[in-house]
Amino acid sequence: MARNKQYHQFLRQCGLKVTSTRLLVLDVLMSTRTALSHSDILDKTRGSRLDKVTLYRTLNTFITHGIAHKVASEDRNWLYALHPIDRNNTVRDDHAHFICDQCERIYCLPVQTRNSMPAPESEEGFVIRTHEYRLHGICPQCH
Amino acid sequence: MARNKQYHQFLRQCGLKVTSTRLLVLDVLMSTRTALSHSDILDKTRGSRLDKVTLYRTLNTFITHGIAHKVASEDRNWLYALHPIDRNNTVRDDHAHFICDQCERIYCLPVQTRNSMPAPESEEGFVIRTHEYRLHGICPQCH
DNA sequence: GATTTTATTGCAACTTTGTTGCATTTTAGG
DNA sequence: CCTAAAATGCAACAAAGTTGCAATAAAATC
Repeated sequence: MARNKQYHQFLRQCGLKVTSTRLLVLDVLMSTRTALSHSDILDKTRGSRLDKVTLYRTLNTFITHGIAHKVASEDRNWLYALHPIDRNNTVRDDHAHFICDQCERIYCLPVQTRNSMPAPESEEGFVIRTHEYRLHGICPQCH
Repeated sequence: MARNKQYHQFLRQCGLKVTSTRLLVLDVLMSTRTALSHSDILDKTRGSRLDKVTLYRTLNTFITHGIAHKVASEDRNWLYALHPIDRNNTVRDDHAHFICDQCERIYCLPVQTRNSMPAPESEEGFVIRTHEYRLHGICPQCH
């Protein structure tokens, strides 16, 4: 199936209208392994005259509809990425983030959903529901 | 030893000059279990006419000197906390963050430094050095 | 205690990131 | 094709954080 038709289907499946902005942003986010900032995305779509407000709204719509997430960068901004999607077009949100200490790019990496979650030391009263991992090191690009 | 003298010694030990701003900020951060935003700290030190730029600089100085760290909140700001310090006045930076999904406060919790780190699934080329955990759930205050 | 050097501070002004309001345009259902 | 609702684009705004520079404070030395 052509990529565009796939995106159309995916958006409808998520309860979202198909618009050219959304197709564009999906394409950009799909095209890279790293999380991107708002200005990264604007740069990559320069020719399309994408409005910055529309981009913020689109990203926030993807987040509230559970198809994307945002990670804080070391700077004053957020980085955005789509949730990984498995073969059945099912969105998976159980993954880790890898921050390269050299180039500062952030990757989404699948993580074994084993019972490997650390437990807080003798900390009463905290009810843990979910957990996130952030890994630091050197990425393949900088290795 | 009086708390103030302890803070003096601690700052000198970290290679920092003792100033009233630093003593004040240390005291505020020491006095709570949760990470605080810049404006939280300004609120708590209202009587002391602490300048906002000075506060930003002090927090950043603590971070670069390895005695504090910042965590992104869900809002557009950073939350700041001192690194936990053990009995020997040694700074420990291996801890988890617990985000309460109800009140949105962020706690620093000690975490067992076991070999519980998840490994990325078949992801070649990533050199992992450190890891961070963020736990989500309900804190004792909201339980 | 005085002097000197360097770091810190306080203020105004600025920059960057993200949001709001509203009129216009687009999407999708009928 | 029509209509309703959502999405968009623009100007204006808000909030968080930074920069530049003169004044002040800390600490070392004498």
